[in-house]
Amino acid sequence: MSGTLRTGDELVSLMAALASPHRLRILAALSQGRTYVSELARRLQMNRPLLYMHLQKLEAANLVTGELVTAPDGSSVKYFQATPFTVSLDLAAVALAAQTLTGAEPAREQEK
Amino acid sequence: MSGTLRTGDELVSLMAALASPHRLRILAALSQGRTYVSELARRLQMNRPLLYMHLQKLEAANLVTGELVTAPDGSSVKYFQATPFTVSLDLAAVALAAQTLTGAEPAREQEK
DNA sequence: GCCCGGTGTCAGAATCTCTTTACACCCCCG
DNA sequence: CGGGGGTGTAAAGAGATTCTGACACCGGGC
Repeated sequence: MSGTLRTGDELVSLMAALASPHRLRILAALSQGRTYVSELARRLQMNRPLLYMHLQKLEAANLVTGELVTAPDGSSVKYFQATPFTVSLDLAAVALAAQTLTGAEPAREQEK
Repeated sequence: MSGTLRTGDELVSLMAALASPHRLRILAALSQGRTYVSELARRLQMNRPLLYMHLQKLEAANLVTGELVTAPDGSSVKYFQATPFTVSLDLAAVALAAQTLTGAEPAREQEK
């Protein structure tokens, strides 16, 4: 994931994904190396269902990737790791991205 | 506002402010020049109370600034303009910002 | 006086996000 | 067989945001 321009909707999703203390802390923990869910839950002191929810959002925003590793003995462990990324935003980029927002018409120019 | 590192909480606020289609569209509109509230409401086709709410959030995040201009005849008009800004984020920056989050202890290191 | 265009706020509904509790299933070990 | 450690999800509650409608006030022009 690079700092490339994304569509407005993706920008909103990405911002929403980063707009959470829990998710920031999750990213921080994963930036130190991959970990599996239960371990992470212990480190961050939150129960797994909650962690799952946040991990899903992070994964949806392509900020982390999950990999379910099934050991030869059949036991399975799900590892997560952070995806390196770079975001560069300024007013112009935001204005540009806003044009690609779905759901409503572009709100006409200054016609007057 | 520069791309300087901010505290974790500020980061969350900023991300939250940008995580909204409406607010993105407001910023886009204001990037073309200052406008007053009612005009903006017409352009973006949303009612004023709603617009007010979003403007307040944007102002709280220092993305826009409002100025109530009272004409000599007594009529008042509130102009808003976008604040130029730059955000540069990557995984390391996020991890670093997460350490300055208030509200819970840093979630101890990998002590094992 | 009445209408029109402003600013500003409040109460309530609708909606979404976050959070917890509880459950289902799997595997190995004592 | 009864834990202990995993992965998942469903359901329901709590909380926060978002959105709408109605109101109050001000000034100008017909």
